[in-house]
Amino acid sequence: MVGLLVNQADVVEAHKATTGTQKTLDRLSFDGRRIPKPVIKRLSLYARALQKFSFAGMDKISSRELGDALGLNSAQVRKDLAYFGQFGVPGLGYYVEELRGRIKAILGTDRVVRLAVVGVGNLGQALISNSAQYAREGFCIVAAFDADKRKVGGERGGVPIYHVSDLQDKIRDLAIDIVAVAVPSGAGQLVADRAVESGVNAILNFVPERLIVPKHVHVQYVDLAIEIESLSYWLK
Amino acid sequence: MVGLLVNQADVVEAHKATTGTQKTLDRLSFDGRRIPKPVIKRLSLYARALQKFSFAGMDKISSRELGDALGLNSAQVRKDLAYFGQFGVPGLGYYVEELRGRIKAILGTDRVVRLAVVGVGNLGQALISNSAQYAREGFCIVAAFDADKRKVGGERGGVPIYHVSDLQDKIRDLAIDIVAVAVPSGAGQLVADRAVESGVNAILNFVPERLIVPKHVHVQYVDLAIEIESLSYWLK
DNA sequence: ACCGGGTTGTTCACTTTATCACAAAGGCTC
DNA sequence: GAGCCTTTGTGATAAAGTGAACAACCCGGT
Repeated sequence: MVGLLVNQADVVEAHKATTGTQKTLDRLSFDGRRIPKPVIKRLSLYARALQKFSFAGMDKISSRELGDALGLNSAQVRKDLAYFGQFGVPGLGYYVEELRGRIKAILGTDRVVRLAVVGVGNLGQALISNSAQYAREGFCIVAAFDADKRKVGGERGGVPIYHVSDLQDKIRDLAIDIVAVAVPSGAGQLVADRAVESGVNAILNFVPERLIVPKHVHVQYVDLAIEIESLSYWLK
Repeated sequence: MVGLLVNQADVVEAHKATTGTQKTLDRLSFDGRRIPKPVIKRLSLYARALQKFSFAGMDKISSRELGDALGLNSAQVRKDLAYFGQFGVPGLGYYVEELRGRIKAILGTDRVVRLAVVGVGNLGQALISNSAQYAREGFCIVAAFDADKRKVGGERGGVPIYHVSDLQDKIRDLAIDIVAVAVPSGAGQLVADRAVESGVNAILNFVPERLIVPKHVHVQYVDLAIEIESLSYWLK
């Protein structure tokens, strides 16, 4: 256990050595301003809400209406948007379609984001089969991987399943942007290492482990057990 | 759409009217102190890490070790624990098994937490089939519900599947603590309303909608599309 | 019994995030 | 085009959360 920790520290140190202190804010900044992470999450919510409003035929919307729909303060909506420019019209609000386009451009979902799912267990399958739904939001699952040879070769919901040993090649060939890790507990770090080596710098991790990755790689953790456990605190 | 919004506001107002301002902090406080939500989430992480350490044969552990294992500052670990009492021994650290027990008691996972899954789609099935894994952490999926009559009657991974029309009865009969909502988009609010009516006050929501619930009900949102979308921001 | 190393519990300072409040600004009506 | 109404963008303010520092404390060895 201690050995493992030392090992992880080594990895981090090694990375520091190769990349320098990395004071560059990569993409954490926009026009020189630093963007708080919560803002990015809300931006996604705005985009989705705007899609609904647009579908409902509204052509403009105020920060108050948008905030109310999401349970947020109107000032927060305005401030979040102000990080990226001035999109609104005083006295009128925001043009729904224009704002939606701007937000999608900021998030990078104006082009298709290419996703790979590693681990075709129940969770992996759930992700794959919801992909049609996600497609509307601008991303696409282009490949799945599993260690079980019996699953390899086929496809699920139009997504081909490869063996994990092909992960690195396919990441490059298929220009994968994001890797979703849904493998059994214990195998997460290995998959992450492979993905990072192949140039992936965004990982969605469903494995209940902390992943050690270079600083430029962003990891989103989704930990269902933790969500349930923390809910139970609020039961009488 | 506007009509919908007004409607939601009505529900909130109606609730306020029936419950008063509800200044009581319910279970947000512990011994009179208010507990920040992030603390609760970390508590779950501590519990899991301690389980591993215990399994590895360690009998005591310092805040630094625990923090390092989770990527957290040692002061934060101590402070989080201090909200609930004094569990440590200066110069020594914390006794692993004792601390784990205390945390589980605080979280309420020292007894079995009873869970229902509504919606036996891919995500619902993923939850159910992982239930053995969750069982170790102290909760148990005791029932599943679906609107599709063809799925009703059978069982998945030892969990019986009922028709959603039985939701309210079963919640009471089976003493459900938490309802996980994994139904198609659009049906989430209805399920939530039914659950709340039957006395459930903790909901795990996978549907990409904001749920309107009375103040005493706690909702955890898990929104996969948002996680992916916000990741895409950090791609070059 | 005393000393020293090591770790807790806690205070304080700092950083980050959210809310308030208002001047500046566009559109609509007359 | 003047006045009114509405809503934005933003500086000031408050709240929440995190990290550093240190006195108090406990254990084990001498």
